[in-house]
Amino acid sequence: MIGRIVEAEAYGRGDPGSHAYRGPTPRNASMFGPAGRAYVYISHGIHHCLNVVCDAPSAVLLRAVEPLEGLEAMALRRGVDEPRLLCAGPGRLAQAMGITLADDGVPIHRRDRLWIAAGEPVRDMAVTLRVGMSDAVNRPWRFVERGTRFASRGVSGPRR
DNA sequence: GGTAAGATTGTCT
DNA sequence: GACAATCTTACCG
Repeated sequence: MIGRIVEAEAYGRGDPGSHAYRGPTPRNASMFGPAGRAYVYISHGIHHCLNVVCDAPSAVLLRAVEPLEGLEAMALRRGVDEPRLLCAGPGRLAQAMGITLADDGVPIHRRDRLWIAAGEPVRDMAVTLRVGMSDAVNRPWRFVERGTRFASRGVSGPRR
């Protein structure tokens, strides 16, 4: 399964919105590990979310991907046909790609499991407020490719 | 030891 | 637009 990242969100050090804000726990341990690894957590006990660990303790949440290859496998896991709905959102993305807690802490350069590579730079990026948290901690750290049809709609839709 | 809230999604109104 | 599903962590007693 291959996809192009079209939406991401940043969580930094001293960030009240970050899971790492209140210190290490068994669940967020990966965020305090070496950079370039995956941090996978379960949201609301149902959905998996995939992050890439940067300079600890910080990470980037992958919110949406434009599916390129393996559409059938994704549709099978998701139980949805609409290509647009396959990876448009953190939980959806993880489900489509088959990401589980087993992938927590896995380096993102392992082509046999997780592989995130630099591709063509996305020139037209929109920067917006983050999604899914109280307004008090919102920061303009969400990045969406302008014009993509594959981003999550967010709370009030991506800005232009 | 008990309760409230959360980096979400799908379904119903 | 509102709410349930479901489980882990945070916080209070």
